[in-house]
This record gives sequence, structure tokens and C-alpha cells, in this order.
Amino acid sequence: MSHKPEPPAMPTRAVTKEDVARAAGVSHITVSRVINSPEKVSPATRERVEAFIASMGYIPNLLAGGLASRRTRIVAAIVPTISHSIFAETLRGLSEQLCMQGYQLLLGQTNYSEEAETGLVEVFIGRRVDGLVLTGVQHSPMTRQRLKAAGIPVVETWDLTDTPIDMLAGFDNHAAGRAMGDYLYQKGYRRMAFVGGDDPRGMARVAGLRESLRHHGAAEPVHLVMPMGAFLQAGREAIGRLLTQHPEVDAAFFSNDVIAAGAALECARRGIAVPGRIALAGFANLEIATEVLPALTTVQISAHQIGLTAAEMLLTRFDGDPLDQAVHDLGYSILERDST
Amino acid sequence: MSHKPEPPAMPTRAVTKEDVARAAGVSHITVSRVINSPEKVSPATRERVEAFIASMGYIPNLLAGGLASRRTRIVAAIVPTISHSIFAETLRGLSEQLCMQGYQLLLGQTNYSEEAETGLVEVFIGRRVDGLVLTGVQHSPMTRQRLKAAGIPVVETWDLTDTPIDMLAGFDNHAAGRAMGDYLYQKGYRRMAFVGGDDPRGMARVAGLRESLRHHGAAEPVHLVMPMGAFLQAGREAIGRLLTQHPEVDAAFFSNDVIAAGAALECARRGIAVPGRIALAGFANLEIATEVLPALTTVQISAHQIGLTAAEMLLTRFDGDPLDQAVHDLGYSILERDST
DNA sequence: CTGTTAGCGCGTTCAG
DNA sequence: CTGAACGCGCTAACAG
Repeated sequence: MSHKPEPPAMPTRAVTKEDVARAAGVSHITVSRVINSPEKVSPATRERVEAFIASMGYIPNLLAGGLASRRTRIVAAIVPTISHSIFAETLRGLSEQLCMQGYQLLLGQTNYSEEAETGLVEVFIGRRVDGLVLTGVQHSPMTRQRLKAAGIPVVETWDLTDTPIDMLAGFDNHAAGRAMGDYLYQKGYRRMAFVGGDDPRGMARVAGLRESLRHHGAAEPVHLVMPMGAFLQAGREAIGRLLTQHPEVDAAFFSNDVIAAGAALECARRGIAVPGRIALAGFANLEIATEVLPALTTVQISAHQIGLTAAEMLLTRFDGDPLDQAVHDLGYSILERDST
Repeated sequence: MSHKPEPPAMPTRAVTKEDVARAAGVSHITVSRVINSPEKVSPATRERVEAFIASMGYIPNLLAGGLASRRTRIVAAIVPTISHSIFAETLRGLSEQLCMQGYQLLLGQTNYSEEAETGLVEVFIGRRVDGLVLTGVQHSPMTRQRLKAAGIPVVETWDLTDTPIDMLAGFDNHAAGRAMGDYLYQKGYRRMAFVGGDDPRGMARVAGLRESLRHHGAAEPVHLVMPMGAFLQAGREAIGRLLTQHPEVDAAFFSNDVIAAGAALECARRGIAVPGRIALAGFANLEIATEVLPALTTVQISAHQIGLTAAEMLLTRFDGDPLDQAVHDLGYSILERDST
């Protein structure tokens, strides 16, 4: 069609260690050492080589390096979704800590599908990531088997289990749900509802809530399963349904603070008294919980700490150091605010 | 110290193509073909080989494959931060589209540091990613040079420029700021403020706002630079300062909807009339903008579309197909709601 | 349809 | 302190 001289002309070949070595009059291994263990090279040649590296714009091929050394300096993290703030803090903790040590983060999203997780795990093993961070403790048998076979360090997060694949950094969702039940009951609420998705951790929290209510002899909680697309909106819709379809409910416990905040905003809009007409409680202690009116009672957990802990465990493992603990129960606590 | 028989005993070696080939009585290249181009293998042997692959739990080493084929099927994305929802939508768009085609996303965070970006770009080039997505259009000379030298497909996002490195999917921040200025002026506001960070895109928006106000002969806008750690809180603090230190301001334009929402919530808390006492406008049309009271006037942009478009351009480039457009101006529009 | 021959660019032995 | 050989596991040509 057109007759431009030539599109940018993909450079035929990238600069390689050999090229630098030839230019500097040394062997490629010396160049390698200048990069990976400079102290093993005489200052004179080191400086010369460094100058050539800079002037030639040499960038080491980490792919080849990884293949040869069997270390990629990549950690993969698999989360249900990145578009909601719930896991963002964990990812940030992970990323920060790993980045400082020269590791990169490879990201996978499952959209809460176990199948998707299984596929991602296969790909990540194939990529020879140095470590893997999983969300939750429920995984397909295939996933567990592959991970064990690959022998790669794994951290499961955001929950606890007696049978971790390898390492664990989380908290007890069931106990947290129960604690919230106990707290709400003790505050005098008797007809409760749980609003959230049907993912394993949400289910654990309802189960805990239910156990608590049974124990106190209170009525079974209403369980509203919401689509987890738009959180604030889900909260708004949920409170609407609760108010009309279950007018007896006097306290609602939400799967996370964003949904709870959506409910709080809707109550404000409708002029419904919180906690007078209905009490609201969230989960995770996100920023929004303190900013809505009334401020939300919530379950405080350490989302950021989960990421940090996971990263630290992986890093000590990478260094070949022994782990003092492979399982970290990061705990939770009820944070009482004005919404209950 | 202890005398455990042996820690989990890192499997000596992973299963390789050779192993499968030997077991199946074919050559390793046949195994390769069964995986990469099954149609070139007779159904009989294919099934045999597939059975062995499954039973032996063989997982191809993508590192070696990438080295040999010079395609890694990895795309890297560099964002200022992942812990705020602003870029999350873009990442989701990218990730969804890429994932469907078998690509993975490698993530980098700069915390708004150009230096950090430069370093990340080097590492990602070293990892031989197939493509790179950058946030913004302002990059260090080193970054630009390396990217051109590497000849790898690059998409810059979230802004426009006359001198893109390669491809571009964004919108005009300066014009968007000006449009908001025009809109607010036309609504009768005369003393405006801009609240945001000092990143290039934020600065472009204030510049646009300033240009609009000058053009209309209105007063220079107050510019409040906020730390970008906690968005809602930043909004709350900003509105506080505005109200006391700049009581003449009658309209505030925020760098994004989350900050604006923080301001709106604080106004609600203090009983300050919006827009009666002060008008509030946000940016990006995030979910929260429609959920606070009053709903926020904002600048609608297509964060998700940016990700999709970037992914599509990269993918067609990977397929060697020609691009109809290397620059996509995704536009913006003023979305009038109740806060102005 | 199948196999053979070459690297991809580097790190890891081991010698000097 | 420096270098030579070898192989990491795979794909890309070509050949049969």
C-alpha cells in the first residue's frame, strides 16, 4: 500500500553478554560476574566492563538466566479479582516486600472460579515461578497435587486450615463470623442477616454467625447472596430487600465494608436510622468503614499484613533459611463503631 | 540439630518433554507438536502422547519455550499503585482480554516515581515480555531509549501526547480539566479550587482548569496538593482546609471521585450544603460517585476501555497484523449530577 | 506425519 | 581473579 522506507525495523538481535564481552575483551563469564557478583572481579576490569554495559545498553536476558539457574525471581499471586479493594491491600504488601528484594509479581484472576485457578496454577508452574500465593484454602485436588509435585513454595492466604498445602497466612473466618454474632447478640440484636457472596470465606463467616446465634438460642440468620460485581450498589440493593422482605431484621452483617458502606449510604439517603432501625456491620476495616456516617462496626483484619507475611515467608524460603512458623494466624478483632 | 529423615525432599527434577517422549516411544518434538499444533500429529499417536502427558503430570517449561521461540506470552503493566481503584479497572480490562488469549500479566508499581519506572522497564525488557503497558506519557529519556532499542510493543495510557513511544490509549487530561472549568463557570461558580496529587495527569487537569478560568476572566483556582495515601481521608481533610482557609471558594474539582466522595461525606457529616455552600466535582466516574449523597458531577472516562484497547492493540501486534490506529483517543465527557 | 540438527543466552561446574 | 566446557528445556528450520 504505502511505501515508507521501512517500519521501525525490529532490531535484528538484542545485545548479548557475548557482545559486551567481546567489546571489552573478556569472556562472557566475566561480564556475568560483574553483574551478579562484582566483588569477585578486579576493580579495573569491572569498571571497564561496566562502562561497556552502559554504553551498549546491555540488558541481561532473565529468561535464559532463569533457565540456567532455575530461579526466576518471579512470584505469582492468584486472587479472585483485582478490581475491588479487598485484596488490593494484600497485593500491595506482597508487591512492596518482594520488589525490594528484586522479585516481580505475576498476577492471576480467577473470578472466584476454581477451574480458573487450576489452569493458572499449571501455567505458573510452567513458568517456573519461585513461589506462589493463593487466596483461600480451598483448591482442586489437581491443584494440590501439582503444587506438591512441583515442590514450589506456596502460601495460602485469607483463611485457616488444618491441611495447608505448604505455608499459610490468614485468619479464622468462621471464628470471626461467630465473634460478630456474639457481639451483636450481646448488644441486644436478635434478628440478624448476613449479606455476601457464596465464596468459601463468606460461607465460613455465615456459618460462624449461625453457630453463634444457635448457641444463644436466637433465630437463624437471613442469608442474602449478592452478585459480587458492584459492591456499593450490592449493599444498597441488599438493604432495600432486607427492609421490605425481612422487616424483622434488626442487624445486618456484610461480607465486606464496601457492601456495608453501600447499605449505610442508602440508609442515609432514605433517612433510615442506623443503628436505630437497623444495625450495620462490615468486614475487613477498609478505609471507607470509618468515613461513612455512621462509622461502621467491622471485623478488623490485617489484609496488608497477610501480604507482608506471605512475602517474608517466601523470601526466607528462597534464601534456604528455615522457617520458624509455616502457619501464621494473623487474627481478627471486633472494632466497635457507631453503626451498631 | 534435628534428625528428621529429610525435609519434603525437593523433587530432584521436573518431568520434561524427553521423559514423556521416551515413555511414549516417540521423539520429544512430537510431544511438542501434540501440545502446540495437535493437528499436525496423527490422532493415534496424539492420544497416546496425551495420555502420557496427563499420567506423568507433565507441565511444559515455558521459560525454555520462551527462550527458544522468543515469545513469552507475558505482558507487563506498570501502574503508579494498585491499592486504589483508579487503575484497577484498566488492569481488569487488560487482564481479562489478555487472559483469554493465553497471556499473563506481570505487574509493576512505581508509587509515582519515574526512577522506579525506569528500573521496572529495564527488568521487564530483560524478562523479554511480549508487550508493555505504561501509565501516562511522561517517561525518562532512558526509558524511551531502551524501549525503542528493544523494539517491543508499548502502549502508553491515561493521557495523550504528540510523541508517543509506540501506541497510545488515553484521553486528553488538559481538555478534560478545561471542560470542567467551562462547565462550572457556566453553572455560575466563580471561585474554584483543584484538589489532587502532583502527578503529570493531575497537573494537566489543573492546567486545563486554569486556562478555562483565565479565558472566562475568573479568578485563578486554588490548588491544594494532597498526599495520595488515603483517598477518602484526603478528601475530608481537603474540604476542611478549603472551608476555613479559602472560604471564598464555591466549587471544588477533585483529582478523582474517591477524594471527592471523601469531601462529600465530610460535608454531610458537618451539615454543609452541597452544592449550596460549595459545589463538588470528581473525576473518572467510579462507582462511588453515584452512591454518595449528593451524587457527584464528574468527568466520565473509560478506564476499563483503556485496558481493553491496550490489550487489543497488543494482541493484533503480536499476531503480526497491521494496526488501523496506533493512537486511540477514548475521550471524556462531563457527567452532571447533583453535587454541582 | 515424523525425526534430526541447531541453537536461544545464560549460569554452573571445574580448571588454571 | 579468570576462562572453557557443558547443559538448562525447548522450538525452528529442514529433512525423510
